[in-house]
Amino acid sequence: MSNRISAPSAHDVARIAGVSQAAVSRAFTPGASIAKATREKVFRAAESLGYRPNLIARSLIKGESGIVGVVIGNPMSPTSMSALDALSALLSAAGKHILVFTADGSSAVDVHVEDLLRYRVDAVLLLTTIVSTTLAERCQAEGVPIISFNRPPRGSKFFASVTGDNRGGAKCTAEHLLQQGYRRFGLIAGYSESSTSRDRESGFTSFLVSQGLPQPEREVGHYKREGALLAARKLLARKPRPDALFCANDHMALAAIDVARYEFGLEIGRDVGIAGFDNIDEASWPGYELTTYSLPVETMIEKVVAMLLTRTPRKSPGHTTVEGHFIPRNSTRRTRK
Amino acid sequence: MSNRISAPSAHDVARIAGVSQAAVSRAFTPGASIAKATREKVFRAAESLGYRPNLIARSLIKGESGIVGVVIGNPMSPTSMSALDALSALLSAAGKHILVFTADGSSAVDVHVEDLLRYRVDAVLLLTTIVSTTLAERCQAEGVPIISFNRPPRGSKFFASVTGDNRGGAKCTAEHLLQQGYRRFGLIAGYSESSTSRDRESGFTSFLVSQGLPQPEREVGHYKREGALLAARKLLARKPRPDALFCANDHMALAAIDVARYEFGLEIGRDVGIAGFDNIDEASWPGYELTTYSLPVETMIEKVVAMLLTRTPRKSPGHTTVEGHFIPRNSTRRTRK
DNA sequence: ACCGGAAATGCATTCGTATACAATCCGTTG
DNA sequence: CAACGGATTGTATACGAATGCATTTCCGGT
Repeated sequence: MSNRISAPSAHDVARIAGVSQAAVSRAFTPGASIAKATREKVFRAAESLGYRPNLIARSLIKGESGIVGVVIGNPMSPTSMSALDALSALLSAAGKHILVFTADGSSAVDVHVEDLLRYRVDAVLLLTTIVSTTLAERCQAEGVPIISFNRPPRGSKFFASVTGDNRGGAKCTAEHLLQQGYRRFGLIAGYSESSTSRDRESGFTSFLVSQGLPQPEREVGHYKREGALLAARKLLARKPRPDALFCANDHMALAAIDVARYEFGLEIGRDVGIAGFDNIDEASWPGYELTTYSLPVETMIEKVVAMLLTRTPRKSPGHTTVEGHFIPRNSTRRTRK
Repeated sequence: MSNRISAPSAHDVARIAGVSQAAVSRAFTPGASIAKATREKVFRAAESLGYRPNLIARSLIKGESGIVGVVIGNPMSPTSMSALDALSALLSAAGKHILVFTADGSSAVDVHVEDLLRYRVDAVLLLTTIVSTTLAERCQAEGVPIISFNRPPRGSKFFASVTGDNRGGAKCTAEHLLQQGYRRFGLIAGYSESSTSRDRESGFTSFLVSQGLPQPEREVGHYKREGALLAARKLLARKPRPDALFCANDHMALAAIDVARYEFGLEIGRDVGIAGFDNIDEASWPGYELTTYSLPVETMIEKVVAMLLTRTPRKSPGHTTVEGHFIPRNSTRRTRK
């Protein structure tokens, strides 16, 4: 009595159907040279055994796995979530699959990408993380494209990227705040190292400076609620108090609203304008009505997938910037209607 | 000039190192019989070529892929997210990897699981979804364990499961509400088909009934904000108005708070008590202070991983229930301090 | 010097599928 | 009827690493 559990192989099916293993393979290969009658015979036999081609073996032969590796940086943001969601839908429609890693530390990313290469993934997508240049080079050398999502790479040579218009969105926000009559600006940045944060910050700041205003007061919130609570407390305690805060993402903006409202007793909009970035769900809730800038994650992922699927090797990787749209809400409206 | 891009193989390394391919394999296999000097020679050669063992080939031989398939139901909830996060951390520590699918429709789940089987995954984890019994049977037959997270299966024979104590949590909530003096109860369910929702519902309702109270008024919110907004409007418009609402998850509870506060002008806690389930981040925000029940997702995932890693085939799959803890906050406090 | 045995190594085969190539089959046409 | 061409089908091999088995090496013991 064999204890071994194993799925039926093409040979088993071939024996039942009375054909060769090659015929079985062809039956499952669209466009292969095989008679309709034979194909059906094979299908019937396969059905009776519950046979499905082993993708591992197929990958070994074809040299490509049908798997796209995704490395997600911490913290797992809602943006990453919806990106992953959209990606999964589009890729599985194309018959590809997703191998996911979450990166805790920054050094872990490289390790994960190494693992991905060992699976001979067809491409690597970096969500909210970056990877060392040496590793990127190796991917390039092995013909595995790396695409960076919302993180335009410095050494742009080895990456492709799809990025939201962080600078533009931040500039829109600055214009709007200025037009609403706010004058003393505060800024809660994400990480100093994050290019997303830097772009949002510089887009905001440079517009203000170009209008003859001083640099805004600045604190760092690390993209997290806790950090933003601290940052908002510091900024709002300054004299004179800033009358508008721009936060590098919505999560921090919501935290800032809570601090302003519940700790400083300010009325949002009238006493202090607060704007965020990303347009997460909570931004539209009646308790917040947060002014923000929406990046079209779905569109961006569509571009990513297009890049992944058109395997045009040897072309220098492209960089795409996608525009979003500005969404003014009551959190930056000076006078309530 | 070859245009072919391909990673170096064990043969290449063997040639450089002046050993056989088998030796290369052994060098990378912990505990294999190989001299230290040889191993180092191999490592040096591998290093110089950038060689890494091809996991696809390894999987083919060993009959196991080191991949765990995860199917995530829509909508991608924060709970799924943190579960995925924890899972990724634990599994990659164990050298396993995660192939992710998101299931749009309910029928899609089966298709995804079929795909997973074709990759010869070592196990399948269902997050927030269920799969047909026939497919479950097939997985069982092929020796691929299926574990269901937070969805105890009806036909428990083919699944293992790790579930939060939904009934118990709901009962705690009912006790608390009663003790706070609420008497006219409303309930916003998730899906009628979802066992999680049914457990939370029945835990709540049956306790009330056991205390001689009538069945609560009931609406279905489909676990989504939009649905919950509608449900809350209907419930709060009834005469007499319920003085407490229990919602099958926090998202819906937050929606209910918004409706009660901004549309009905009620003071949360005093006029109407509102409780949720899951303890998502927003529940603790000062604008909500939502009473809820927290399930220890990390602990649950640890159990899942333990199940996945101890390949004890042929044992009837086990079902585990994990307790969480009740978190009373101001949203169900009749008298503010 | 010799032998025994453990350790190290190489050889050949295996996993399951795809595919180049050779061998058929079939219907058509001259 | 024979030759021909296209469509099918089978045979054999390859993909890259792991492993059973046979062989060699090495070391200590006598």
